[in-house]
Amino acid sequence: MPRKKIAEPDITTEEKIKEAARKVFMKKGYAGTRTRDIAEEAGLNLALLNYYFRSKEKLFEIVMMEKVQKLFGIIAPILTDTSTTLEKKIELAAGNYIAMLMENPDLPLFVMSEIRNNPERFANKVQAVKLIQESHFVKQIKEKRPDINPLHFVISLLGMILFPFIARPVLQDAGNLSAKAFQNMMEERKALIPLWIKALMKAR
Amino acid sequence: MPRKKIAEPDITTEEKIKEAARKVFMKKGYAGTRTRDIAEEAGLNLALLNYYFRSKEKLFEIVMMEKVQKLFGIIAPILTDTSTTLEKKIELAAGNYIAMLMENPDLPLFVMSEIRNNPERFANKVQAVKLIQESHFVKQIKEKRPDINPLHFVISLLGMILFPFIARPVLQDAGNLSAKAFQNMMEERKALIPLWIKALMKAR
DNA sequence: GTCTATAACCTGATAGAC
DNA sequence: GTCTATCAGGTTATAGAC
Repeated sequence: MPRKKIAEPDITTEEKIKEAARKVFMKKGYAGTRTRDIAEEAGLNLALLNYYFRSKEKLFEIVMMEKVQKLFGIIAPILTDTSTTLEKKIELAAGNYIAMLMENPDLPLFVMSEIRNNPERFANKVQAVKLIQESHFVKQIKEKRPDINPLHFVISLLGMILFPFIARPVLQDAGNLSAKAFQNMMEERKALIPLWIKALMKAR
Repeated sequence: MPRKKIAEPDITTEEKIKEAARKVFMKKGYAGTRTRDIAEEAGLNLALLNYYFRSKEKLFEIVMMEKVQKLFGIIAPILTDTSTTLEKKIELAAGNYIAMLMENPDLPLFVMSEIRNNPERFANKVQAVKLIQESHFVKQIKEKRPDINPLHFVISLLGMILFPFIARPVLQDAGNLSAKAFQNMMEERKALIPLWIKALMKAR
């Protein structure tokens, strides 16, 4: 009975290309990426990109959809869950989101930049505002603070979580903050952000 | 005695090109911009770009330095001023920064993206962390909260101010938040952010 | 200083051998 | 499926007329 060799990496050519594309697109953006860079990163020939994915554009769309899903997919279920308290949602958002972003620190800036560079492509596709407005999270905020537009709280929460990652190239590469110091700071923020968001929800 | 005609716009060709470059680079980023786009935007011939600026790269560097200066130049003097209180600094930062960014909403994402796409170019040039660490603002925070890394407060303040502008393409173009609603929100935040930052500085 | 024409190079995509 | 070789078109930069 034939079966795969044990210890075989078993990575298909298609997956090799996708993995290389993720890396290069994330680093240089769509416009700054040359298909040759992706082929080289994958250790394969340029012609194979078109064999498997038809065009640079198609390959990018696959990677981009993955990344958008990853960025919003982790926060959406937390905000829409009707069985958790407001406090629990804030703790989960900070904890889970920061943990994921420490593994994918370039994700937020990549997604924001690419949407900025080509908003037509995403018009009416990423319905972030609608998802937020209709979430259980916003309903709970309205009960607690009917005097303030709930978007302020959501944006402040997301800003406290995401902004350090967006500013990381400035802080770390162009500035002089060490990778270790950045990591420590983000670990601390997992506990700090819930404390702070709760504090500002009480502020008058 | 010869003098310039009154009502003459008096915009030099060099300035026309720079103005067009600002617009196109901001919209499409360095890699996504073609020098032809800039020439067309300026209503001039392509050859003039190289006559005045030698290369796309050189022209971009001039625009980029302007933008970096604009983004950090407004906040640096507020944070380093030794004659203002901590509270006053927070109010000035929120008020002045948001007012400037409402006139230049794409500025933060542009600068962050370009530094991300080419960090080598800015290595050890944008000393944001050092400037922050040695500022009077950080000194004042340390007195008030010696138990917390002051960077947490600075990043939270900057995040509350900058993040809405960075997320604007998602909220407005890809999402469904109207331009007017965004503007109103940012006006409200001028007062809300100082209130909130003060609240979280007291949180234990 | 400003233009047209073109050089020199780069990039995405494909043809065709293996 | 994978490779080499190459095409077709686009892009930056420059030469040279005016």
